[in-house]
Amino acid sequence: MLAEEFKFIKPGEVRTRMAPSPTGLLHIGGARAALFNYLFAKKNEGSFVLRIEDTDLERSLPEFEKNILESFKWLGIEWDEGPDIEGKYGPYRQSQRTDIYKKYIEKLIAEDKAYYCFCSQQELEAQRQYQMSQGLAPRYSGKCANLDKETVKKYLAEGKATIIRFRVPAKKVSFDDLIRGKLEFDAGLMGDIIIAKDLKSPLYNFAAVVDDFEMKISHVIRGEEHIPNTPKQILMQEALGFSKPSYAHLPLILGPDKTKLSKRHGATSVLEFKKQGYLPEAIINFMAFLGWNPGDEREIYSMSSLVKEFSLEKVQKSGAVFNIKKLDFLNGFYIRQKSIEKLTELCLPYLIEEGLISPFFKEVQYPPAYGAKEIIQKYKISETGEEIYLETIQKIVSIYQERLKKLSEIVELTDFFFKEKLVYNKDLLKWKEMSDKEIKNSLDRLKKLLSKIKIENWNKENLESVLLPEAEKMDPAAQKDRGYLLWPLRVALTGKQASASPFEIAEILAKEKTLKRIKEAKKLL
RNA sequence: GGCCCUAUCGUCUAGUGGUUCAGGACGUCUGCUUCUCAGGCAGGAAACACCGGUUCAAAUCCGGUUGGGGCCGCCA
Repeated sequence: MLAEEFKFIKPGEVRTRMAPSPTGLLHIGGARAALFNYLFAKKNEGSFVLRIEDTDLERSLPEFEKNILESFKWLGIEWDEGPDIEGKYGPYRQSQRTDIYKKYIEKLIAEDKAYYCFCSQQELEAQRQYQMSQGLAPRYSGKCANLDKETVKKYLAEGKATIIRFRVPAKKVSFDDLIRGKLEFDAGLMGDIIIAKDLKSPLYNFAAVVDDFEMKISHVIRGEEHIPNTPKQILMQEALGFSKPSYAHLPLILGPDKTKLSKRHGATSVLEFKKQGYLPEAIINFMAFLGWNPGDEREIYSMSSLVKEFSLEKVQKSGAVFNIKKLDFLNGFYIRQKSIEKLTELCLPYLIEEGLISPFFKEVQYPPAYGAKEIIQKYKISETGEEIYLETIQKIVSIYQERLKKLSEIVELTDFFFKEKLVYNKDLLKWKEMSDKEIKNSLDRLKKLLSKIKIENWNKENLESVLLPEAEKMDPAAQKDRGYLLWPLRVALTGKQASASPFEIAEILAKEKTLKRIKEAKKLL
């Protein structure tokens, strides 16, 4: 049956939309809904529209819209029509479309399909409480449903507070959800719903119906939390004589406690993920697999391969728990795929932000070649004032590439390269049961061996060929355990119990600093 | 409480009546590589919620139970 639905989709006809409300930062749930809309539109060679639902003037803020747009751009979810890209269907902010809504509200009132309601909010709230306590479905009593025209006119003239309600017919409403199949509702249980505060202030359910029609949206793909809204919207479409879009309700993204993911779970905004060092590729890949999969065992997908393979038929019906561990894995995977140049470029801001290094602006070539992205070649190490070249930073990043799960981790992993003095406990230098004397002996041995290596031969390979055979001899138990020499070396150079290879580190640190750190280590004993 | 959605390893999932004592991924555990960590490689543990029914045959179809979730705003 689902396949039937797709037969009628001709390329170019599909139009999906994302309709965020700028009342908060864009979170993962909204981003996933946008992604699925985008994927479905692109898969079918259609258009993806971005509409800003700012009918709630009180809560809508320009900075939130900015955050939402920025988030989509960063993720690579591009819209064909939207707030800053004009299309055929008028402004894309609901606050700029009030004339359109007004026309339809007046039409509904003229046809007596909507009416003015003068009940106070307190009155309504009391009613709701009472109905809930009686185990009834809370719904409007219909008190103002049949007010005679004269009374309405009089109240309106008096300026009595009012809102506009849609007359919900008592009938069964059903629709075919592209993911869930046939869904049926009894509208008789709903009560007349409020569609606008006044002629110029429509509410969500109504504005969305009008816009989806006016903007020729063919498929409404949204979260499962909208299922109860759908029959209401269908009833309004019928009253307005609109054609109906197809609907697909996506499974919810859940927190670890299996309830809808929200701020309560510390749900981070999309841009917060960026700040923490997640890659957009990882987030996209991860979000796509929250409720969707290609049906086989492939799990690594780029945006373009998702576009090729996406289908609503493969979308899951039940909610999916947001598993950060899997995101971390994917992020590490994509970090390992990066070229070292690109990865360094991505890590640099974290090092700078932390104050470890700062760019040498005067060294920058200016103006940069046309079209070339300006990359600063020279940096200054904050603590020592030394110069460090991009090339060296790339080496540092390269030896930590496979250890990085998030870009931000570059700081804690490599800070020792940029520190004047390392702070660590002397016990850290101890391999197995080594005594202070033995550690000192190892350090002396290192000093002697390394001093003999000429600066021009100071590279990883040479260091290994000199140190490795010696390291095996240092094991008092003659088990060729290299740790007796190499562990104190690594700790002396890094001050950490986990790091990259000491040979690679020594190469980057260069002879002078390497020997200096060994000397510093000896002072601790 | 009412209406609605939903149910395979801890998590994301494959599976559309038989070739499945259920496959993959993350996580976890073991081993190898090794000075540590990471990575890589090899391997292990780990699931069809329950009860009925249909059928020669059910994770797969039907009914019920139970569990989980969503919605019940002059928010979206």
